[in-house]
Amino acid sequence: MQWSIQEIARLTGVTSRTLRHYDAVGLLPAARTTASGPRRYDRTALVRLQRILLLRDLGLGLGDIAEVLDTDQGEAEALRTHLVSLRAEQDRLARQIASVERTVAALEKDPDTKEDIMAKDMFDGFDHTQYEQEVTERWGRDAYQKSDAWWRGLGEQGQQQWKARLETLIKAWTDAAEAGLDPASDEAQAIAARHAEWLVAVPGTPGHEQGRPDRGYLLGLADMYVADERFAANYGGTEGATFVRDVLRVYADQVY
Amino acid sequence: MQWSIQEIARLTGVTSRTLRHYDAVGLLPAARTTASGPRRYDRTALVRLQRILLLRDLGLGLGDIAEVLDTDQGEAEALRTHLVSLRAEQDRLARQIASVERTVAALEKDPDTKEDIMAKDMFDGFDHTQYEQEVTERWGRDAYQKSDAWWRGLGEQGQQQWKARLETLIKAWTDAAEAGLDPASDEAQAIAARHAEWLVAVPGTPGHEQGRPDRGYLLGLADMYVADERFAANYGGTEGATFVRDVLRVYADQVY
DNA sequence: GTAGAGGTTGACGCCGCGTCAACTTCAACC
DNA sequence: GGTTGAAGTTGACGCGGCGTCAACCTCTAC
Repeated sequence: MQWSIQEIARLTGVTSRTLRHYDAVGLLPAARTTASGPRRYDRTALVRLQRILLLRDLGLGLGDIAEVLDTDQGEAEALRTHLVSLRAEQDRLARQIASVERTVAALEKDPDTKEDIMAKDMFDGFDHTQYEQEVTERWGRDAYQKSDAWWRGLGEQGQQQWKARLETLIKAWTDAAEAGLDPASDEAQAIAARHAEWLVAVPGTPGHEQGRPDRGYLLGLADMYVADERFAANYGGTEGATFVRDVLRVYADQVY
Repeated sequence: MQWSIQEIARLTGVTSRTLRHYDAVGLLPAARTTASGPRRYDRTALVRLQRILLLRDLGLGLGDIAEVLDTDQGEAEALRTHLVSLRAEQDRLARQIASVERTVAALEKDPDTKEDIMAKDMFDGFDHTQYEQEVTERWGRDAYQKSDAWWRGLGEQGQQQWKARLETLIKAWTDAAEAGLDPASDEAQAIAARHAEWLVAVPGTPGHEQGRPDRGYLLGLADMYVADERFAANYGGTEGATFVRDVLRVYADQVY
């Protein structure tokens, strides 16, 4: 008993193109009568195809399916391995959805609150300020999660205090810049130290566990203060931000 | 203030390749000094890049990002639309995971129970037996869900009864085949009618709502009884299954 | 002069096919 | 004999978002 490619297609619900593809990649070779004639499928092929489709519907890739079918490895084992990546993907999706929801909610509130400055400075910094590629791998996406959870946990009062601390810092920076302090001076370096402390207090900050900010993170953030005008605006424009950056660079050279 | 491609890469954590890609597709054009010289980026570009990366991390495609940035449409609106597809994907994943778990559990039990015959006949049939492409779209993946829920809802006793009904049917088929009945005879057609009833009683079966199986589904299943030896084994091998198929074909011609 | 760092364009690869395109073969009908 | 149509074939592009060579140019430092 043999069937043409169309008959197999109708029997199983896949397209003939798919069957040719499976033939081309060797997943389901067709038994041809001649070298380049029409493909013919027998019962063995049909059974194999049904196992293929079952595993495909479960989300396995064609390569994995071939491995399961050709080596005599346990099907259940492969599926359990597959489950792990499915669950990982599920977690990733859940986090992403939560993130999108937060963003939508934030967009619908007034976008010019003090809180927003903070968010720009801290949270966006986590996401996109990265000085070295190697560093990229160390502080993953969960940094945002941690810091966000911490922030909510602070409560109204704690958040107010935090904002006040930020404003004090900013005032110190702008005053120092206007006074024309030497970036290497003790006064300027003191502000840098306070700034580093302020940053590292947040869980999720690269270096939080070590008690001082990651060097690459700090330098990248310093550059970003100058480069991004939204950050720069917080520190008295480009000039002020440049001063902050220079001080932080000296600080980093001395401390690390 | 301008930056080279590497500087931007370090500042934002993306690779230079990515920046060239964004330039190539027009998402983030670089301001070049000459036609084919090194790319230079200014503050405007940096800010745009950061918005791009934010939206990218939220899962938007580059095309959607370009649309959001270039047309003056609301960002929140785009994100809400995006949320819909994210949630759909989440549901799909959840179903798939449940399906894999069921399969793993089934594989770890004894694979040669009566229940398995049923599963092969009914559930796999829903998944992969399709006679016409148009039919494919009508009975989606939820058929399995429905029938599975129904099966569990039957309880021990109900499942026993169901299996008994199946065995009675199978015996009728094999007896008729051995007796050499004419497929068009009343006796054979009566078995076909009982078979159709038996099938359609399951919620999720194509045609369940109409009270009789979908014609394409029935014909496809009949073909599968012959084509797939695991099915054929239930009906007394290829010969028996061929008889069943022929009877069902006549039945389909007469009833529909 | 040469090495090295950083830039350029161009092209392939991944995954699972959908979707033309261009062609052949075979049976059926006039 | 010619025509038409159904069903088959191979070959190639496209999608999404880049990673990863490859081959080449340019500038600076020793």
